[in-house]
Amino acid sequence: MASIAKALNVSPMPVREAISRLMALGALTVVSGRSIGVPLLGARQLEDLRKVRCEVEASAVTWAVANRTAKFEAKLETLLKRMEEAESTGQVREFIHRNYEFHFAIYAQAGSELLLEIISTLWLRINPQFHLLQRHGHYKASNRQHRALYERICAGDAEGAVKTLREDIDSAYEVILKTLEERGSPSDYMLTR
Amino acid sequence: MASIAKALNVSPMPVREAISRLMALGALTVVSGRSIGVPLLGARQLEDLRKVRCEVEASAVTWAVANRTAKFEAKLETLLKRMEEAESTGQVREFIHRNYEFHFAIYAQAGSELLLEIISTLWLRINPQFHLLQRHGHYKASNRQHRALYERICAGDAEGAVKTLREDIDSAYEVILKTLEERGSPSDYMLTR
DNA sequence: ATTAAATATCTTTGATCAAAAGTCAAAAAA
DNA sequence: TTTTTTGACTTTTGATCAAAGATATTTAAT
Repeated sequence: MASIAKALNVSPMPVREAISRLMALGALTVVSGRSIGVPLLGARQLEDLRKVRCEVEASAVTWAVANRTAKFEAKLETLLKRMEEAESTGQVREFIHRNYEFHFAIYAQAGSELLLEIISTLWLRINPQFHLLQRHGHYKASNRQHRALYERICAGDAEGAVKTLREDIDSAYEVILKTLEERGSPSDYMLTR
Repeated sequence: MASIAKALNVSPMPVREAISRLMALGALTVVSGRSIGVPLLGARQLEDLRKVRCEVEASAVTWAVANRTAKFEAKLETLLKRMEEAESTGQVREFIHRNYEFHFAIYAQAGSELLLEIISTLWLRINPQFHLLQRHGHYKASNRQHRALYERICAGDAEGAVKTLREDIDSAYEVILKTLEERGSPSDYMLTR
């Protein structure tokens, strides 16, 4: 904590409060009273996360389809193109950011502050897992699903959009689960870095 | 904050952290940098809460129906009877507690740690609104809906159970919204007590 | 009499400090 | 060689303090 405070040129106190907030959100955990880290999720917890994400984000997509506008669809298309470009040029970080923006553009269009908050918290927990297990290898499939999702949304086909979204979520989890069982079950917590 | 610390016989520091965690969960808010209070929700935010609760708790009920056991159903029936008794004898506090247990017995049966957490956070935000607007007057209707919900669950009728749950949630919000418009739009935040 | 400004008091927020809890390593014993 | 115990060091957690921000009250002026 002292090192974080020094790195950010602030006193340890704001760092403490920030960390306590992140712990309340489930993004950080105390590792045996000595240090702080990202909670490493087991297969069961990842499966739980997958199921809940499917339900919650399905609701968001359904509402977004109902609220769709021309400007909204244009934004999605822009992001989609940038993702496809990032894939072809192999820009991992760019792809990840646009993927985030694409999904949250949809969830924001649902028009529910609360639902957006819930989904943000879910992503806050799942994102580090992707980064720590570093397996970003399925962009082509991902982009195919994103385009299909975009088309279902523009067609006003909420049911089809939900189905496509579920496939997108599921395929990401297949990658994670495969990596997890390759590496075996690690310790309860994974430290930062 | 000092008063809370004194009342609990602890130093102000643990109180600070507890409050910061509750703020992260949206259960408390800073009122103009001077004091802390329960966020008072407007009609739009209450409506948002209602819609999101319907979606999320519907998922939980659906999963609970799939996971139902004899012991689970027995527990629901016990709680149901205690709620009906509390209604007939006018024990408000008792009814509120059993209502909480009844709902969360169902949500726990869904078997999802995450979903339970999400619903808990939603209830953490909505419960103070009920208490502050104090209108606990619709127990008879509520108990009718609870018994219907119980029967749909035991019958394995997930769709019917979801429909009943939605009615239960909706009728609670009708009471709140009616009270809110009677009182007019109050200040942004309502202090504790 | 009412309104505006200034001052005083109250309360959070940031900082420094002390103490307690825990882990890692080293040394000794089996 | 391995295991256990002890000691030292690191790091959180609780406490006290100072400062900054905000509100309420009082006073003065219009």
